[in-house]
Amino acid sequence: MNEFIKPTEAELEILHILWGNGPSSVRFVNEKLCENREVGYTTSLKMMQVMYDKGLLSRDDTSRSHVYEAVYRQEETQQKLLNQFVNTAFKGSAMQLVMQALGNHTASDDELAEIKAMIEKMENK
Amino acid sequence: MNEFIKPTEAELEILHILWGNGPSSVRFVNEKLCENREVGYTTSLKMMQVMYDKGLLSRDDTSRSHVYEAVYRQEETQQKLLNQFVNTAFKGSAMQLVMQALGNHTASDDELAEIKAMIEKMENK
DNA sequence: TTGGATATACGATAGTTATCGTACTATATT
DNA sequence: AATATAGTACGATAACTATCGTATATCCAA
Repeated sequence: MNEFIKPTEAELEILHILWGNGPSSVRFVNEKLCENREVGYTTSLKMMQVMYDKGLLSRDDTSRSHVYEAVYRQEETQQKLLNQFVNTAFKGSAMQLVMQALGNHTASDDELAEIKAMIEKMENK
Repeated sequence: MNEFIKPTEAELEILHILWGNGPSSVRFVNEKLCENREVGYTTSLKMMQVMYDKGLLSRDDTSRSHVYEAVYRQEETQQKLLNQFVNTAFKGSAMQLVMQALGNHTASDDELAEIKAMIEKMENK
């Protein structure tokens, strides 16, 4: 198991942008970030450089404007974050988390059906 | 909505001890913490004092050994943490989180039944 | 070919967390 | 009363995060 470097909240924001849009320049990421809150260009740059140093991002620096990309897939990262969150906030009880999440968030019929199907598949095992 | 002060991971460990055991002295909490990893007494003390300052803990200081207690209930705190986690790690998609949690953690038959019942109740609304 | 726009590099900083050492204080025992 | 014991208070620190200013490099257009 290779060392999992937990991205900070601000880093996750950047990861989501890269997962959703594919490899991107700092300028692009910064503009996306600014849709929510004001972020200086060099702040975004520095953060992405730090993420690069941490191994969270890779980059193509052949052209003047470097193009960054997430190293780890979204599902993989979320899975690791989820495991850690379950352990710290819910003391390892994933099902307790599931129930709280179900109870306090709305779900579409499609989503409910999907979850139901998943449970039935689990019951047969 | 009153300001939610997010406990750090180490603070959550202390909260779990207090939730599980009721109001406790620093000495007791420190011993519980030490079951997992080595923690200096003054480290535990300082952390609990900081948590007191943040409003996460209350305390009874009538006797020499102060007795600390969690201010917010476990479910309440977990709910807020979950909301924040869903927003940052899963971009607000609670159901995506539910499915990942279901898919990657084991569940007992009882738990599955409970979740199923919950879903059916949601379908009827 | 020179200036302006735009890019990266990097140092500095303020805030936060986890940790500990040391000082101080209250109780209990002799 | 004197002293050992066990507690709290608090300052200092190292690591890390988010942020920005400034220096420097590169491209392009007039």
